[in-house]
Amino acid sequence: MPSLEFSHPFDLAATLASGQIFHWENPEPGTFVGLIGEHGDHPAILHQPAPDAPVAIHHGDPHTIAHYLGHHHDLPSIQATFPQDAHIAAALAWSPGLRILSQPRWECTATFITSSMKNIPAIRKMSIALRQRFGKEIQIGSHTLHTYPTPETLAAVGETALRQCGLGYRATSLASAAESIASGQVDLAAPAHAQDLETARAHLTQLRGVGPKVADCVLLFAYARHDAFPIDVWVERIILQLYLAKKHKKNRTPAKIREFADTYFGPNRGYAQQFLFHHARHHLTKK
DNA sequence: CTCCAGGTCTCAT
DNA sequence: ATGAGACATGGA
Repeated sequence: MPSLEFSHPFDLAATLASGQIFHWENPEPGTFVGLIGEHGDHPAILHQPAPDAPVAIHHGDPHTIAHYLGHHHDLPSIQATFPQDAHIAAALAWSPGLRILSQPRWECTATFITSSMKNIPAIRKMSIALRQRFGKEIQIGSHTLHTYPTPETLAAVGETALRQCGLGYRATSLASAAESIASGQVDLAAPAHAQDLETARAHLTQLRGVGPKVADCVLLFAYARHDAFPIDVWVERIILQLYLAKKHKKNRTPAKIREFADTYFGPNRGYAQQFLFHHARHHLTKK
């Protein structure tokens, strides 16, 4: 059976549970079943008995899997660009092998459009419902998987059908975004060609339901833009409680938080953000 | 039952 | 530029 050796820390379970991806199944300890590849239609069954152990490939193409898992990321070099402070140190110690995935563009865009004002279990539930109702069924061993529905499919089924998957007001946004992609009005290849982050963001925020936060998530998780720094309620808490705690009110505004994030955390700040986010969700109090 | 969730959009200063 | 409300649904 083929396996993937990582020369730097890698923790499959932590990576898949860190709020960047929502569809993977975990039928037994250490085993994960999901769909990957450019269009999210390539099944993979992976087994990692413990963090940093080799990843056994029970099913799937090793090259596609390696790319998806960020196998080529030089984690020590990436982490060396982070600021050295106690909060970063704690986050790195909590899950040293956390990696940023390379997700399918549309799947990532769509799931984060549905993510607003929902907790992670709810995002997963909506995502699974959409897949089961409108995705293509894929049988792999004893597992039945469903691809994330294409823009064409979601545009065709319409908003009402999407509401029945529990999307609420997000159905309007998802239906509109799907239509924009399906019609060719917005091209998800464009952000990949953009030089600067601002241009890449501008391509994505043309879509309904994609604001600055979702755009940064998509750039980070689907376009390997590790300089994109999503600021959600958790990251805002982290920065306000841990970094700007003593600052005057005037320096704790959204604009100041953004400015701090973009200058303090370095060129791989998106990566740093994911370590902080994952750690905070398990340790930080809501204040 | 109440509170809140990996926000965005609109419309008001 | 900055701030207040509305928005639908379900998990905790």
